Amino acid sequence: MRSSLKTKENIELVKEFKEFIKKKGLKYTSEREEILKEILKVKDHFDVEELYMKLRGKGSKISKASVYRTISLLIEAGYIQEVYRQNARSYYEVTLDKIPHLHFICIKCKKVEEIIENELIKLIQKHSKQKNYAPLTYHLEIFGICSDCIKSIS
Amino acid sequence: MRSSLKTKENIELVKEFKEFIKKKGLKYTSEREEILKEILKVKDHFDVEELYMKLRGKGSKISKASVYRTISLLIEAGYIQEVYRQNARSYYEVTLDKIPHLHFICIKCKKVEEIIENELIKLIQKHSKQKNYAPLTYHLEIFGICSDCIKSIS
DNA sequence: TTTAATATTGAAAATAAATTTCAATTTGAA
DNA sequence: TTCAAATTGAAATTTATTTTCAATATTAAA
Ligand SMILES: [Mn+2]
Ligand SMILES: [Mn+2]
Ligand SMILES: [Zn+2]
Ligand SMILES: [Zn+2]
Repeated sequence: MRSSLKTKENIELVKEFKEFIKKKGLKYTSEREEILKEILKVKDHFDVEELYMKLRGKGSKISKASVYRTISLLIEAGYIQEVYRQNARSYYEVTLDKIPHLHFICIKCKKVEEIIENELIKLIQKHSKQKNYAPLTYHLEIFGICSDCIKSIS
Repeated sequence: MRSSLKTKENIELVKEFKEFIKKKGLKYTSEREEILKEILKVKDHFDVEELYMKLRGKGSKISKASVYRTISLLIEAGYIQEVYRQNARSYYEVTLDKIPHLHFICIKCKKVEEIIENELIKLIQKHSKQKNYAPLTYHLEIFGICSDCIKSIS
């Protein structure tokens, strides 16, 4: 898992991605760079369609196939993670320096809230160590009804 | 979340499912009963294909569409849950009286291990309460490399 | 038990996200 | 510059799941 990249400038992250690509014997293309830069602008969760439409809105000619292909590379490089699914669609999030992905998902309004809970994270890590797992990442999804939706029900 | 149904006989669970169906104004069919009975035999995780093939192996003529339809009802009734996905396919598990679904998933061999960790479960519940969530269920997935795969790498 | 309204079924078609194919283009080491 | 190899966009394909629909089964009422 990547860590402490919060303060890194995007320009440096782009350079690192180029190195990652080169190290794999692949070719560094303008499409790959453009997609990474666009992803680094996204604050929260995104899906392929959203990202693709943002690129198109800027006049980019990048294909959806390339978006899918670059997302795979960015996951491998540790820049993003698939964090949940909704309506048969994958959602991603930039994971640079962020603590792992704990989400509360409302089954009524489909809202997804981040959970920040260090105690939970420590316990997960402790458990993994005990069981001899080498954890790379982990997801916790709590499904339920959010406080807004509880109000509108009662 | 259902609880303490561990000791219930299958025959009683089947009766409860019939009541659930009736209460919804639906019709109780032999297909629905047959699918529930087959699911109650499964010890671990299963997917639709697996379940469908088991039924076919017994000479059943139930269609895959009905398997999908009944699974939706059983989720709604609280008998099963979708516990994870692999290769774009949903996996389910009987959830009667079981503690929530915490899984370690090996990214090399794709093995899925159950995690039994009461401390974790308590902490998740405590957090939900604090945040005013009404949790219905939750999933924790730790992705990493299992102890077997670590050996074969080094 | 018969009736009739309505839900359910199996089979086939549809859906849609993700992946693959392939010819044209781009990249980058020599 | 050269050129083998990787990448691209567009279209085709894949595949789990959902939907459609005519035939059939269920169930409550007559
Ligand atoms: Mn998140
Ligand atoms: Mn499980
Ligand atoms: Zn809500
Ligand atoms: Zn493994």
